[in-house]
Amino acid sequence: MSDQEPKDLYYHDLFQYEDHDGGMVSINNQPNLQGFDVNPSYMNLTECLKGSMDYNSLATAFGLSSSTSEALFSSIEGDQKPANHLGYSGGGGGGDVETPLTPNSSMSSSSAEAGADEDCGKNKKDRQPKGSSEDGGDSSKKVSKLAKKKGEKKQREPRFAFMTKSEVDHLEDGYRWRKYGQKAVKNSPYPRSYYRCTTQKCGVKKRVERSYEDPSTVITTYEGQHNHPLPATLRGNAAAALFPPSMLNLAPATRTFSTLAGGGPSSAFSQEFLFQMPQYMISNNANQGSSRNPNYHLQQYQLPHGAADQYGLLQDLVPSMFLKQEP
DNA sequence: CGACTTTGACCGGCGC
DNA sequence: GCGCCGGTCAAAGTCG
Repeated sequence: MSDQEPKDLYYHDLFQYEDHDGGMVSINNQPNLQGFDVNPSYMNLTECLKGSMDYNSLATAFGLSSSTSEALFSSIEGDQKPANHLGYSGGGGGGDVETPLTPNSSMSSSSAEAGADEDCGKNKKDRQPKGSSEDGGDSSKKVSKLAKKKGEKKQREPRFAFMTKSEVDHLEDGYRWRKYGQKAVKNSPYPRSYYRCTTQKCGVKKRVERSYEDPSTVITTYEGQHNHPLPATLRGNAAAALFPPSMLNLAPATRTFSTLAGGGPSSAFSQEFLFQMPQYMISNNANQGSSRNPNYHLQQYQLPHGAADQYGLLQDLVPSMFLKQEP
């Protein structure tokens, strides 16, 4: 393995965004973005993750000047298709998507778009089943949904996706999920699985699929925001759950997150930004599983005070920041 | 027996 | 209008 020593990773080392072809591009390669002032302030990032932010503020947190970030975001803005929000563009296009800065253990995330309230239009609405007769109480639900969809153009929940090198498809993240569907992915031999948070009233969904280009990479896309804490039974493991063991076992080289935030319903990506989690976030959690990987230099990373708490619930935090979208 | 997975059918959006 | 495709439903099956 070509693991370089885990270096001091600053956000600017790993900023990436999806170009219009769906390929990941490192900001470092962007002439106009080079040299922007980076402020590796964990607090700023944390604050951002906590939800009170917009893209500019996020960018600010990363040390990007607002003008710079605007340039970045707008440059990303494009007419991509929702289906390609991960940059895999199902059919190649994207090329080296992610192209991790480090070959192993890369985890990049991208979240995207806006679209339909909770089923991109696929309102199960009155999906009166063939043998139906089950309207009864259900119908009310359906009706309300119909009514809901009627006027407005359903909005898609914010998404947050990331790629993970893992052999397991369904990565443990601390929450309990129920699989409700699986579909073959076009241009990919690997199916995509659909999960829903089992907690009542929590409409968070997640999709899991394997990259056809790099079968060792699992793409997990979260949609929505948990409105509840981690399940009690898993709580103790919350921190570790933040990143699945499989993920944690990877060499702590590069873990890049990218998020694509939704803007308009049909304009897949209106905005997006990518960032990298501070190395310590992952490495700290990984201690237990690190034994498997000799390259794990976890101990080098010290968690800033309170960082564990702050990041313990990444999933709670990250999605929230996308809720603060332009009105 | 409840919780979860599997799987084929169905639905709506979208491009042609 | 038609067909493709992503996403969801729900019955049946599996598991603990």
